[in-house]
Amino acid sequence: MIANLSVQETGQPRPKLRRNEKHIVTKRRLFQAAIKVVGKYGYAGASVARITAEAGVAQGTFYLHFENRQVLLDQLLPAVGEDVAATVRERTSFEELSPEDTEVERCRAFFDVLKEMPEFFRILNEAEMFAPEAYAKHIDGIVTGYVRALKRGFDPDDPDGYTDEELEVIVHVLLGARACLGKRYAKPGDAETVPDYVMSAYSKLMRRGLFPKPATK
Amino acid sequence: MIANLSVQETGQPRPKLRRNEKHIVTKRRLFQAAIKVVGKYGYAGASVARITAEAGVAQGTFYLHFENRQVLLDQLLPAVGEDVAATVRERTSFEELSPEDTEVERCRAFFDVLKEMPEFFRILNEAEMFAPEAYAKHIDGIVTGYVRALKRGFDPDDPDGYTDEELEVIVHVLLGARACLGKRYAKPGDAETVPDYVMSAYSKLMRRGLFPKPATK
Amino acid sequence: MIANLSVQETGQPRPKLRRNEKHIVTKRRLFQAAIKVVGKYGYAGASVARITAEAGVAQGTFYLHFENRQVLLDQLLPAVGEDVAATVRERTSFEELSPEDTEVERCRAFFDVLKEMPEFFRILNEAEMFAPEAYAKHIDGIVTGYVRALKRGFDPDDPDGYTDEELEVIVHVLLGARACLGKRYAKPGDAETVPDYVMSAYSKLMRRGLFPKPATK
Amino acid sequence: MIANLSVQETGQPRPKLRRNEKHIVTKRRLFQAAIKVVGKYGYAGASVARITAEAGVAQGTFYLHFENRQVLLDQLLPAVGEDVAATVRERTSFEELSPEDTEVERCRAFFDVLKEMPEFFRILNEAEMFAPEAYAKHIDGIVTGYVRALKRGFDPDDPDGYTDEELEVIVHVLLGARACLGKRYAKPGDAETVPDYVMSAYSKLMRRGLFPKPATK
DNA sequence: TATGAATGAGGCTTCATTCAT
DNA sequence: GATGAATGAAGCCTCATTCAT
Repeated sequence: MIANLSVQETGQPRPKLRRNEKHIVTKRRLFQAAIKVVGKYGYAGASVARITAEAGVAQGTFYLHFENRQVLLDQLLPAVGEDVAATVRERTSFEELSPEDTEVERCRAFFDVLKEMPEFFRILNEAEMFAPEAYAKHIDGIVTGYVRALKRGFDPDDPDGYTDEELEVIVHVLLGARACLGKRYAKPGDAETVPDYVMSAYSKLMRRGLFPKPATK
Repeated sequence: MIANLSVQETGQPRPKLRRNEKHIVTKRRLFQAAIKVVGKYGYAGASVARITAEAGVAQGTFYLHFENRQVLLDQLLPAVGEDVAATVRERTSFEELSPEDTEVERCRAFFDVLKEMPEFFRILNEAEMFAPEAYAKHIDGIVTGYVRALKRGFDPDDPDGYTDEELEVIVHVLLGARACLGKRYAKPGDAETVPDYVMSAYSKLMRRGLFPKPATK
Repeated sequence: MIANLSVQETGQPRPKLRRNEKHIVTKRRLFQAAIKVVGKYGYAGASVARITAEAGVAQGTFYLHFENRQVLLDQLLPAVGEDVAATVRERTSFEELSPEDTEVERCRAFFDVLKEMPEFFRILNEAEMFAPEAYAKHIDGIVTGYVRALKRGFDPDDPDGYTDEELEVIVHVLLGARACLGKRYAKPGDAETVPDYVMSAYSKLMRRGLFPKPATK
Repeated sequence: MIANLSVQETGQPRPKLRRNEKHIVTKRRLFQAAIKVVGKYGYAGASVARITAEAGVAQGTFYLHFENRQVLLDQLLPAVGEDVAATVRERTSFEELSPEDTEVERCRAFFDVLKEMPEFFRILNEAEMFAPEAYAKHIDGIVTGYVRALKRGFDPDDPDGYTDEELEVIVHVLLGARACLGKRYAKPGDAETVPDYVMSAYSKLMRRGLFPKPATK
């Protein structure tokens, strides 16, 4: 881009770039508008009319950037999902924590992101239904990464440990739990942060299960 | 219903009660039709036209029984949800099991019901989005009952046990896990029963948490 | 229908019939409106909006009577075409004329109908393009009937006569000629009747071909 | 074009002529593209987007050469029609044939051209509807020339011959016949040449009319 | 009470045309 | 001149809801 700008001074190539940039800007605006609109009205309420109005362009413009409405909606989750995942990773990875604590922190970070970016909430939530393919792919990616991350915390030789298949199950449990807790305790309207007892309960469950054996003593 | 029809032939003074009954019957038929239609086409595809066609009544009739489409859709989850919950309870409660096993069985029973009544799957799944108020209420009810049920398995004096608030969190985790696992491993198209490793993973998690301390020394 | 009306007095069956009638009336109005609109704006200009406006109903009403726009357009030619054909037949058949005169009269009758029902003009003309299937079927029917009619005027043993295949060709020629002449000499804006020289030229061509052999002596 | 480009490198004073030439070349490309597109998709499918894409220029460029879409479409028939007419003339005129045979050959030549240049088929066919003014003018021109050509084969003193007005009618008949036969027997998908019986039927009609008088003997 | 025809707002998409670059 | 992004009117169709019968 810097290069481009310098070239402009030489003469002709400028317009093309300018135009191209503007085109990209418009596309981004449509995309951002879609995120906002889906966040507010849900996928079902995300009409092209609303999205273009929010973006401040004509309805027809939409179709210069996306083949049709669904194509845009399908791109929402990958983008937003990756954003969320990256942010969570970023806020978690560099810490020197035990695996349990890491998992708890991962969950807390997820809640924080949810509160910071309220429109992501609905996208994450509704994508499964309105962008099923994108959702399936997204989940696959998340699960794969998550399994890998979890494995790092396990003793591979533990005879009582989780098999690979079981680990996948566990990841689904964690994701389901996280989603459900998010809905309940990290709603856009709620307080700044999730209550402490949410994290403590989650932590306990991770550490010793639902029904700790006093006998383990 | 056959009785009804034969009575009508006796003349005009058809008793009011019969009318009322017929009215109720029609309402029930609309309701059942709605369940079937939502099960098949989802909430978004549950148009009044489809529901009335399935029920075998005129479109206008719909509005004699329900103020509008949403009102009916809002009633779907409470009914279906209670059905599912009751069935799960029924298949679990009478057993003489440890609390852990009970919880695992509860989860397995849920999966079984899902497979037996495929239309519930979609309703449970989509209700959150298309009938949010009903969903919230439904969840509240479930949580309350669930917390009570779980408490029975705990030692109330355990200093490391879960507080009431924490228990509620745990229930949300369990519900989320269950929902997520159901979507993944108990889809209508899948095999008869959920794979064993799903239940074993769930069981392990319930019994000793995610990261069992071999060091528990 | 007469029976229906008498039944009405007995009580309940009335509404149904009345409603049914009204429904049919609306459909007919849409149909007539379509004929008018296509006559005026052509198939390409026959939008659902124009048709329903002409019929005085809401746009949505259209779809209660026709699955979609094309379905109605496809029905136009069969109806109008049969109307035209029947009228031509009616005005021609009962006469005691020589085959040549019959053919000339058939053509003249066609022109008369065109002038009397100006909107048919465009439908006949444009159907080939906008309702190709209906057009093919229509033409097939016309050709078959026409060939049969022509054959009645021929000596089947004439060694110089037309074969069946050739007759079909001739019919296409006649139809093409008729259409082309209609366009030129029986346009809606023109005089009451087609000029005499049109018919005389047509007559001559039918009787002795384009280049009469003076040698025929 | 290659020459043009090399010249440009000499600097800014690129001769006006070159510009002009390029302009003309572009216009011609648009024109040819339009013929191709209309041949393939019909007038109705000949969007500016398709034409410019086929021509390899930007959409906006279109409007530097043609005031609007219709203006270009209106020019298609004159050009294509003249091409067809000239080819037919060329293949017919130099022959030493009787007038009857000439007419038959003219018709056959027309069919041949139709098969050789499939895109003309659609233009000729649809122009009447989508470019009515151009069509009327085109037909006028054709008729005038045709009448003149026919006259050469007639004995001007024959008291039973065709008057000038009648001749015009005859020409319309011939054109209509030709068009109709072309649509039926010379469709782009059909065999190489029109069946023999088509030409023989046409020939018979031209020579002795529809109902030859055995009495003429 | 039940019916089902009618309504009309609103959704998606296309495309001729304009205009800043 | 040339470009191509942007426009916005117009087209088709669906569907929740109303209302005369």
